[in-house]
Amino acid sequence: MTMNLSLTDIQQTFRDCGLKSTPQRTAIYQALVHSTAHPTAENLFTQVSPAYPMLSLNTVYYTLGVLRKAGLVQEVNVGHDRARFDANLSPHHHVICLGCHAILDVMDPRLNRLSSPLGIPKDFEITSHQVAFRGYCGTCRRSRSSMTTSPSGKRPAIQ
Amino acid sequence: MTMNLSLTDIQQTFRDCGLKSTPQRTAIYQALVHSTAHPTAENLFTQVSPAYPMLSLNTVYYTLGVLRKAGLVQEVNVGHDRARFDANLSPHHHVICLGCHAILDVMDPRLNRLSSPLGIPKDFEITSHQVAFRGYCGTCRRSRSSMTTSPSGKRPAIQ
DNA sequence: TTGCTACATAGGAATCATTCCTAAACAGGA
DNA sequence: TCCTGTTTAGGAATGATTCCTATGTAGCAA
Ligand SMILES: [Mn+2]
Ligand SMILES: [Mn+2]
Ligand SMILES: [Zn+2]
Ligand SMILES: [Zn+2]
Repeated sequence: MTMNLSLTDIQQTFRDCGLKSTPQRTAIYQALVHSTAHPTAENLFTQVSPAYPMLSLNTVYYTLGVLRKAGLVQEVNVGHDRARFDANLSPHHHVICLGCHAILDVMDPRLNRLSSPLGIPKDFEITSHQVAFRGYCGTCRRSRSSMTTSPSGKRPAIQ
Repeated sequence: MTMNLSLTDIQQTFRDCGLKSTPQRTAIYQALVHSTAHPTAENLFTQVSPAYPMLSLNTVYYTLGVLRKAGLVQEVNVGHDRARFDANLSPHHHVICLGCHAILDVMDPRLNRLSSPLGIPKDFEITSHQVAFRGYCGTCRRSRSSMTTSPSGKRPAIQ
């Protein structure tokens, strides 16, 4: 989330990347830029839909693909379930709640400079790294401590 | 991969965990223990099938679920595509090839003691962390450097 | 050793996120 | 304004994983 990015800023960004500026694309990217929740495609669809009732989930996927190829969006590779998206491009890390699958940003510059890993093949070229901290958020921690015989765990909504 | 674990060792492990010891379960776990490739369910199915022609992929999934609940196996949460499994329970990290999706272990103890992250809610309880290094393995690096107009990228097989 | 029972297996169907396909709409440049 | 390649919407297809269920069997107790 690069602070409040106005509609015209976004359109300029698209122009800079050689991307056509359509209302749907703009709305989807704007929703993502203004979120820190690392929403899923469907989250974005749900959020943008009211303003564009004809919007297709398909378009959300297509748009995210385009934005990813343009380098404006990254997939947060955490869990193998549904994809989570992030418009925060600065190098950063994540804390993941094992209960509700919330993902929080960790902007800790100390983590950006880890020693390169020992014991991997010499010809392996590392281009980036990311630290994933896992645990339980306050909400999930409280629900677990009560019901010891947890039915299946509460899930505070994403986004 | 905890060094060569014999069949009887595995059966003992199952007994210790209160798990029934069936031929399929034993074969699946043994295949996983002896692999460092972080195979998928289907990889394990393919590997174990010849010895158990009646084996169902379903059973592989069920078995991995049981082993996971017993704490004998972890899912390597890297990418949101298909699940990768790991019987290496000691704290360690991974290098992931963006070309062929190979996953290598990084047993670097320096990475096991990272400073706890700044700027997250006080009531968030971190239970573990893992570093994911990304890049390109030698094979993939060579294939990319040649075909600049890469058709879609070669994929050296997993496992 | 035998029988019981809860757990395991196999196979098929169901689910669900994501991708593919295609016709119609449209942004942006000529 | 017109053209063309991109984008969109909707529907179908894909593919990993889960669900359902009948049958099989490991482990325990008699
Ligand atoms: Mn982030
Ligand atoms: Mn590993
Ligand atoms: Zn939580
Ligand atoms: Zn590779």
